[in-house]
Amino acid sequence: MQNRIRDLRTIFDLTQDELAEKLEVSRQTISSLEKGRYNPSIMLAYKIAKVFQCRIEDVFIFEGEEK
Amino acid sequence: MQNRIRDLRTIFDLTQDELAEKLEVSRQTISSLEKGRYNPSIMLAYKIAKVFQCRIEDVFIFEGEEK
DNA sequence: ACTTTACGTAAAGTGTACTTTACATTTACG
DNA sequence: CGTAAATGTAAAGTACACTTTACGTAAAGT
Repeated sequence: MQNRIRDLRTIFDLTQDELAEKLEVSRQTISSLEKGRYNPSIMLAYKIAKVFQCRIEDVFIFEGEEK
Repeated sequence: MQNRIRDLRTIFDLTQDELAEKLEVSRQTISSLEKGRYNPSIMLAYKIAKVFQCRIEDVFIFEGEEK
């Protein structure tokens, strides 16, 4: 699964720290998500989409629907 | 967080077992999701929305954005 | 050079999504 | 009734989302 977090964060001119604070998670969580270390919970995915004013499917790309 | 899984499952005329098989999860997982015991992972949420041919936000209702 | 800002990442711990096994309850049908 | 299909749920285990702490690196400012 891919995501556009880094791009969107740049567009919204936010640092990892600032985004983390808005989402009430740690900076490491943002870094890990951007690096694809793991997938967000559905609640976090929802909050992220909300910050970027779009839908979950606009932030996260399931395309190849890997495993 | 609420969800419309049970309703959608009824509309699509599927048993918990049949839906579980399509999603490649156990029947208990479906039961637990319907009963609100826990939230799905984002991958499972995506697969569920796909089966019901709609968006994640159409199946899962974050409204009160509890915790 | 020194410091600050932004980011990468590793280790150890906690909580929870999901599994398998198993048994109980409900519903409908012969 | 008896039985089968559909569902609820509990216990114990595994995997992973997320945390805190901590340290490293690279860029930019002063």
